[in-house]
Amino acid sequence: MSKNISIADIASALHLSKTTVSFILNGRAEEKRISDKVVKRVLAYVEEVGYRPNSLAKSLRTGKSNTIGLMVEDISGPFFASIARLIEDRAYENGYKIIYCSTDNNTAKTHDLIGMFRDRHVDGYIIAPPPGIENDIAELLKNDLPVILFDRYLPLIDTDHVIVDNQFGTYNATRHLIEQGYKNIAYITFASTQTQMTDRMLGYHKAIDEHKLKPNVKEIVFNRNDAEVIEPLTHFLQENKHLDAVLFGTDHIGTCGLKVINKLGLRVPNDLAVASFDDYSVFELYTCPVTAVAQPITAIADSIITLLLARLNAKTKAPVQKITLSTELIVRSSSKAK
Amino acid sequence: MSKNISIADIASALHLSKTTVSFILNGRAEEKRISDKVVKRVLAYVEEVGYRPNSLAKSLRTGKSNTIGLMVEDISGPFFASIARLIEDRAYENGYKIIYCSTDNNTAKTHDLIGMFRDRHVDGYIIAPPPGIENDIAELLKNDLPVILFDRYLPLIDTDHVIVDNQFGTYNATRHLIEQGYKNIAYITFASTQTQMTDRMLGYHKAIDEHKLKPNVKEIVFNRNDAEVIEPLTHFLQENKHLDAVLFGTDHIGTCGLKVINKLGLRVPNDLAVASFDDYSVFELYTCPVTAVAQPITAIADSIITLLLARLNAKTKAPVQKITLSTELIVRSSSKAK
DNA sequence: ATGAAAGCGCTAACAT
DNA sequence: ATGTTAGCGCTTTCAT
Repeated sequence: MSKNISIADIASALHLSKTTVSFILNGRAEEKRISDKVVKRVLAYVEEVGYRPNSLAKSLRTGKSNTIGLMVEDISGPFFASIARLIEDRAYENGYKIIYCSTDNNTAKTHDLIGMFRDRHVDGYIIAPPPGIENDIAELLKNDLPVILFDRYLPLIDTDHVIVDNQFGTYNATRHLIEQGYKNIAYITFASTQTQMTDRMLGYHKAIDEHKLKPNVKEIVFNRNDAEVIEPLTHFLQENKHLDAVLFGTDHIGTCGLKVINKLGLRVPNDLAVASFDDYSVFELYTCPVTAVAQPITAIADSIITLLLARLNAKTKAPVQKITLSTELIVRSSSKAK
Repeated sequence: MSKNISIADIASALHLSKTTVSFILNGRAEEKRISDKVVKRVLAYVEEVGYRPNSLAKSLRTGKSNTIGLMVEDISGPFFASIARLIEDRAYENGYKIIYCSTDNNTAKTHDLIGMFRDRHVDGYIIAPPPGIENDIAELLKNDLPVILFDRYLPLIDTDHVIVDNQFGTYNATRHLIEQGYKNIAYITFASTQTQMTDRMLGYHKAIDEHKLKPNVKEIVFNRNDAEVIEPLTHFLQENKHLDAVLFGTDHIGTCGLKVINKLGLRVPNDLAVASFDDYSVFELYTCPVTAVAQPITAIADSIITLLLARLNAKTKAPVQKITLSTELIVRSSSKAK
């Protein structure tokens, strides 16, 4: 009963050839003009013995694994976890499974991971690329493997990507703070040369410059560990008492920032107005609900998977698609007019 | 260059047989007394041409896929996302990849998913099982496939699992609320017959009974969609003004509960004290930081993967292991003494 | 110390 | 309308 039954077993049990069974199982009975009687017999038998095709063998033969490789920065973060969930749903609907990994934005690790995915003959790649991974991506593309980048892109690589308008996001948030009467607005972010972060930086500066204010940027070395973020942040806020507002560059930094604000006993927005890129429950439920630049998570995931499925099903090469989605500024009381 | 190179290519290029190459690549050169010279030549050539073994072929042949199937309720929730991340790290360290899926606690969906994982010849299963999935799990076990259940277990199935002491968790939290002077304590949870939820319910009742208080339980139909949770919750709180405290059964319900509390303008803890099972940033950063029953996420993930790896490496069958870890009550001001 | 060859389960080109 | 067979890339038994 438990011994795995193969197509050959079915064929011999039914006195047919593997070919016939294979065609029937792959829904090509009609096309191959296999008699209804035989089809019924095969299907009935398959049902009876609970035959399950070995997808490894199938993949080896066809070169298709029906697997999508998903590489995010950290699956445990709210943004990437939500994207992963939405992508998973759409992928499974279309017969694809997801194998995922967290890159930690580490180039060497990602390089290895891409190698593993290739060994597995993953059909398509969805990647939030770390810096310096250009060659690996180029190599995939050279081999005609579909790659969709998201969250950030690689300016030197001409491939599909789905991003949001990061620059406008921070520009708009900063301008909002200014309009609310704040003048000493700091931008606190992770030190990064990646597009999503440099664009956010640009947006901040643009708004600040337009209003002839003085920029104040604090860049923190990236660290998954909250404590390593909280410490420099604490110093920064202690040493910059003249600030009347801060804009955080990511959800992670925003969350840590709120912890620091609590620790220092600052009241929001009276002592310090706050806004952050990204949005999630923490910002909605914080002591003083936090104004946030919300990314359109569903639309992002949708665009990614739609793009990828199109590539996977395409016979011919379609032109590269670069999709930029809008963010939404969700105004809450943390940026109340001064 | 891009054409995939196989072991046969290497063999013929080097005038060796596939066997020799395979032995060397699998580190069995010593054992097979293959000359150092040949080994060096092969390794050098492999390096030079960038040979990558086809793991599909390998898996087909060996029956091992080096893949672990991870089935959680919803990968986008903070608890499961964190677990997934920790498991991923340990799995990759040990040469295993993760293929995941979200079950939505749906039995039929999970049944299909298990089937897919089996077709893929996943080596081991880590599952937060939905109700009614006993037969599928039993079937896996019958075929000697390692299965580790977590978060909840199936009383009728004798297999490894890792859970927390749910009953003591809610008991302790409820008792704490009572000791702080609260008398009308509601327990708000999802309607569920799963062990983790029934145990939590028991813990609440036990503490209430011990103190001869009147229990007040609100069970909500599970729904991923916040709005569907918030609505019944709103009604419940509106209609039970006499309550002076609530205990939420999960992070999700807790988060929704806080939104309702905000919407109704209730002040915590003066109008209503609050505590919740699970812990995450939202509870720490809420207007009034929320007392929480924290699960030991790292220890859970560690136990799961240690257990699974042991099974995967074991030659002989070890006895079933059932691990129960302790929760930690994190007292915050939402349950300040009355 | 190295090689030949079978076979994992499947698909598909090529018969008939 | 159905069968024969080669082969996907790998491991491993058995020979030499």
